[in-house]
Amino acid sequence: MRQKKAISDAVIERLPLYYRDLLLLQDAGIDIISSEKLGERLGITPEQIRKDLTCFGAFGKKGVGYYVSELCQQIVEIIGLQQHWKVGIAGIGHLGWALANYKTFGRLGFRTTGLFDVDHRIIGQNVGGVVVTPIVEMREVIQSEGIQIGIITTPAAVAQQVADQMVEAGIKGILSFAPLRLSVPDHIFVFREDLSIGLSRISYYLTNKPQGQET
Amino acid sequence: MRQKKAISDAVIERLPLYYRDLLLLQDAGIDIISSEKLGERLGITPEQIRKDLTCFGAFGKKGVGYYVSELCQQIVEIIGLQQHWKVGIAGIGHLGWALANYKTFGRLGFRTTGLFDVDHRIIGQNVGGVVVTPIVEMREVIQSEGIQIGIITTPAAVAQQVADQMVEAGIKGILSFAPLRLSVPDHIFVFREDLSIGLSRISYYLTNKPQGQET
DNA sequence: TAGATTGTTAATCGATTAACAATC
DNA sequence: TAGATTGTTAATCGATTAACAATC
Repeated sequence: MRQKKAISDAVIERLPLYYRDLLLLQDAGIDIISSEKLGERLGITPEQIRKDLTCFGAFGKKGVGYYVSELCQQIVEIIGLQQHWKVGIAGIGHLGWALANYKTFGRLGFRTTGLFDVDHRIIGQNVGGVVVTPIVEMREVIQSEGIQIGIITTPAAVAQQVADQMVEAGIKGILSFAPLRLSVPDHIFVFREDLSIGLSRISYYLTNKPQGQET
Repeated sequence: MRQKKAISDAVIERLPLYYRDLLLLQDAGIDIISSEKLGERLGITPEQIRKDLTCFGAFGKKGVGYYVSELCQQIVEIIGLQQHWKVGIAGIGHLGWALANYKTFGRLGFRTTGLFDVDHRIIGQNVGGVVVTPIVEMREVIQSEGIQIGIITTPAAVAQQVADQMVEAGIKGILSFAPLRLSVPDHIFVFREDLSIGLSRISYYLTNKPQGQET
């Protein structure tokens, strides 16, 4: 799976879509799928799918299609999901709570093993099988649990501080829902998930385009 | 503000980022900002910012920069936020609850005026100032309130059904958090917000790149 | 074999970056 | 005026689409 050129972000974002749909196909007992059919299901052109996959190797059979379970396994390895990343969530408001119970995370192999908050009404509660820990003990839990990925759902005002603490505790990647740019050392991956962009896009298209459709 | 060519989605996604930062600048009492400085704050190149803005007009002053409040107002009109869209949320689990209380939505001018669920333990509760209505009354509320945008945070299994009902009630745009492709008539805008893609990307980069950084 | 579908190469399209003239 | 910064045009870069030979 050694690729020469850097893979574009657009490709990386489509891989989980392929993977999730392949899981559904597997559940439905379908063994083989063509790029044509898969594309129909996902609203992606078959050419795009084939191009994406060949970034990593040749997983299909000409004249046949792709073996679902085999392709699944390949994508798991490409994304790196076989190792069941451990995840910690800081800020157990409703959003953090929702994420702690988000089934799709589990299905992708992510294990939430640390929940952190400052609110004493929340600390000690069992959320999706994990007890909420005071955020002052976050470092300790991250290290003892071996948590590698942190999710930040705290208020924006404290997000940077929480990120600093995560980095100090040895977290390697951060997914932040705080609407601001976090500064972290170069070797840490930070992705921001911005819940308000979707609504803004809808506003734009409703305002400016006579009509249209997108997925 | 009539533009000749279709504006790319990439531009549309950056506009809300500009807007939010301009609001912060305004709060801080800063009157003028250059593309250089704004770019620094957002991690976007100044050329990119200027290029994006000139899709819609010439809002800056050469040799000076952009007047913050003026540019704010222009972007509001470009995105179409001046009209204070009314939003309804179907599925008041923790995610729906979180969105109903999400401050940034309000700051962007979105007004949540309808909350819908099937669970009798949730129906009747006051969430962020709005009382949760039985989803069977959704159509009625959407029409009486004049709700134009729907957010779907229900389980995936019922998302399509909810979308159908929203469309039937006259909703124009839908933001869906359900991890599946919704089918709707051509004149309805649907955007999917996929919470698990961020984690998958982090997994990919942690697995495949020696080190790196992204915002 | 004949039909189907991949993987790959080439062509197109679009977005970002660079450069600079215009002008405040 | 001199310095700064925009808006615009040109150059580059990258991603998607199209076409088709390879082959199951």
